[in-house]
Amino acid sequence: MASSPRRVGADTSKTRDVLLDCVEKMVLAKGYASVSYRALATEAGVTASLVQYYFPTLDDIFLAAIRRYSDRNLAALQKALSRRSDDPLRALWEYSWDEATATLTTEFMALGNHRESIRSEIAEVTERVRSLQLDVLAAKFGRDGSPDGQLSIGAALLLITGIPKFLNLEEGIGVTTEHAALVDALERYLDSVEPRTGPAKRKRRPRTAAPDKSSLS
Amino acid sequence: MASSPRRVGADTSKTRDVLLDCVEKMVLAKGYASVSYRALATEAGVTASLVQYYFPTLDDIFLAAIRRYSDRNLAALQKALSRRSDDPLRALWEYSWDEATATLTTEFMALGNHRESIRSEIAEVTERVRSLQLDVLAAKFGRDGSPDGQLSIGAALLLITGIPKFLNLEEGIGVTTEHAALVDALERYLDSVEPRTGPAKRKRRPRTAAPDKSSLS
DNA sequence: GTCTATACGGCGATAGAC
DNA sequence: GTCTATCGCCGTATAGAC
Repeated sequence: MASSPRRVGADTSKTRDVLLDCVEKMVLAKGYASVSYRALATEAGVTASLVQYYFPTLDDIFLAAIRRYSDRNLAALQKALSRRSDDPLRALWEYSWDEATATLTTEFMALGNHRESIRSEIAEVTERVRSLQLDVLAAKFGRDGSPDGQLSIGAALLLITGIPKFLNLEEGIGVTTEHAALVDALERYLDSVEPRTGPAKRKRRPRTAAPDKSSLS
Repeated sequence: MASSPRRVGADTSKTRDVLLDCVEKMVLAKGYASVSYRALATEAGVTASLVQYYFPTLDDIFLAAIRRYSDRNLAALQKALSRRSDDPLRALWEYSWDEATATLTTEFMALGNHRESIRSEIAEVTERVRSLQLDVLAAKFGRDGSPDGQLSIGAALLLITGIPKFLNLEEGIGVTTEHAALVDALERYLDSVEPRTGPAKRKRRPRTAAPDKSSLS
């Protein structure tokens, strides 16, 4: 077919990668709504037109950011899980508390809620991650097994990965009432199904006071 | 003190109330980002300037919508809980699945994540709701009691109200893998701590296929 | 392949006329 | 109480320079 007149920068461009770094930084700091052509250009020290050369629409920016982040993230998850095949539940619990992961995921999820192209991309990587996580749990507990004789591995997986996301969402607006109680309950559950090897001292999760809401620009 | 020059429409205005109805409708249908002065004015059949007369900034629109909705919602929750003081956990579980409640709450939460005035309003009503819910659970199980001898009432509360929100968020983007497993687990938990009075047939929760993503305007 | 200049209409917001 | 005019930022399309 005849080529469309619109030209787009190469995926391999160094500039493009720098722009995506800035996008992640901006989304983490001030949310996806703070990402505009002009703001992103300023952050990266280029012209707004150049940003548009690599990303014809705003959705293209977010789509590229999500894809790049997801690939990196999936690789990290895979590595973490393969390294701890003896305690996958605990590995998933700690992984799910990772601040950047949780914040970016939630932010992109909110963004995708009403934008079809982003919605389907998020859905796809969410399914891919879940499938991988299920496989790992199935390898330890059996496909129809259970860590504790009560919860199926699917239910346990959703609890262990979902609770941190939910609590993170609340903490993002400054609500933490009874959070410690639920975290304790989940950690006691983990202790019972995947006993700790080292001393029983409970490691506080490294939660910063709150996502930065003030100190930028 | 000297009055500020800016004039604002009365809280009791009929027009103002109609506008807030439209805001709720728009947020549910297409998300908070779809609410603009012009779009809202069109929806309500008035001029954009009139909307601005009642709500000087966009945040004022959302703040008013959140406050009106929260009051209504808190009253409904209070009524539901007082009507079912024998099975508060089940009442909270069903309440938390309410589609409009979950969608509006999540939408406003995402909105509040990076907007201070909205963030604090959401935080306040979230705390107020949680406090009410905790009181009701404390009345049945004791302030330091437990429904099952394991989970504290706080942990149980967060599970029962948080899981639906998390699953709803995922369903919003079209992901449902293993959701049924977790729902089953929670319902079995409820059956064990608040036995059903009627027949054991499980009522499907009335979940529509998906939030409307296409059929509007 | 990389980058820029310019233009258009919609947006939130303000000041002020009727 | 209602509405107009205006400002500066936004997404984005296009035309073209190096």
